[in-house]
Amino acid sequence: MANAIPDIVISRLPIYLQALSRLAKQGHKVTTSSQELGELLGISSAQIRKDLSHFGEFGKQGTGYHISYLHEQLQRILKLDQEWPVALIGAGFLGHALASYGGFRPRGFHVAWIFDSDPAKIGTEVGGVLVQDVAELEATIRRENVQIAIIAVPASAAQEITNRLVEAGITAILTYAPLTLAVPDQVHVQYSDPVVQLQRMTYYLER
Amino acid sequence: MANAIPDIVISRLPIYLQALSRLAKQGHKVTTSSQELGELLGISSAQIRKDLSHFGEFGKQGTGYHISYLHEQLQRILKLDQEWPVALIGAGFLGHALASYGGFRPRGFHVAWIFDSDPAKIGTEVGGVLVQDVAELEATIRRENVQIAIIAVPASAAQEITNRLVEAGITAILTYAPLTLAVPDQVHVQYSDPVVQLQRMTYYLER
DNA sequence: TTAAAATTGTGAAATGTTACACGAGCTGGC
DNA sequence: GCCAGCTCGTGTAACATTTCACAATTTTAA
Repeated sequence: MANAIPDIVISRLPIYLQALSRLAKQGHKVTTSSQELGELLGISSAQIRKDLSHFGEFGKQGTGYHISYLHEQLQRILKLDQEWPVALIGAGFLGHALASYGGFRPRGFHVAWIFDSDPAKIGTEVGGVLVQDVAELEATIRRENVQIAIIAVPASAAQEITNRLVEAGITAILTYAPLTLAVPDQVHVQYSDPVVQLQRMTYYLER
Repeated sequence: MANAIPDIVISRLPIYLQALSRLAKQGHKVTTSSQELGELLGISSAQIRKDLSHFGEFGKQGTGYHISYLHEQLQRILKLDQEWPVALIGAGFLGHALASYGGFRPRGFHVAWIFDSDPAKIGTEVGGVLVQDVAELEATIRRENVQIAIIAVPASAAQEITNRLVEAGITAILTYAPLTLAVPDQVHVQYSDPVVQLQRMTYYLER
């Protein structure tokens, strides 16, 4: 209990949440087991039990886990029992797709601000949100105390935008740009370059 | 030399490729070092050397690595010395963003086919590629011997599409749908659910 | 009421990954 | 030609993660 919880454990909790939502939506059952969750996710039951044990005892021997209770607890642990507003930088095709995505709100997030540098886009609405001039980036982030940003700008602009975001107080970044961002230690970054993801699989393919 | 190379090593090679491309584009220098690459990527130099040593000896003591040579070698190892055609399923906002993304071709991929089930979309062009009826999915994949697919359909359709893709011979899948896909062992899957990625960071934030 | 089956939480063992540290080779300056 | 400074590749140690396996508890069924 004393030690910090491994990052790799934290990174699996959202997946558990996903499986629990799915079971809850099906509505067949009230409880599930580490075994069933494991089969759904392709993870061993022991790993699921061990991961959860970092945070408390959520299950009952002989019965398993109460689906909605465990779901609530994981939401609480991940601080998803609130809705996080997200700043989106870039209103191109990808920014459009993200702004219009209906999957954020039911799972704890919503795109609250969109920024772009293109005068043709500034002032338009994308996914119901007004596109602002990127010049207002810092002022807005500071005023609204924004913590999370999504970067959907070209590679050439990504590091400069990152610097400005960090300087203004952002501490969590999801980036689609194809490069490694230089950030201070306290800033968390998740990378989502589709090409890198494809390149991680070709090694295993037959030509 | 006898053992299989760890997946985690393979998963880092695309990142090395990214850094090498960046150095090549800058054009200042002909060689780099594990130290420099590490600083660029936030990885220790020892790890980079050890990773590369799984595949051969690419460096020279005192000098480091020849940038373009190492780039070529990594491309060869990852089978990126050819261009892989990719099938994209789903022509919504996300499919549109992916089909229009210019970053695939220079890094070894291109979207060669797009499928959707919406009659209003079938027959239109997206990113220069004709949208086909998803009914033709299996026939096209078999005929063209497609190995890689990107899933950009709603969660509710993703598993069924996956089953059809796998049945038709796809062995690598990049999916944006928010669920874990059930696939046979020999099929590789990369997950890219933006919500999961955001949820992996909120644990560390202050409310 | 009792026995069998299910399932958790967890120490300990096994396995996997990263970091250290150093011999050896290459380069550049004098 | 020689030496100081770099830098690689790698064996080993340290650290991290996963798996095993079992006592304890609960449920189910007879």
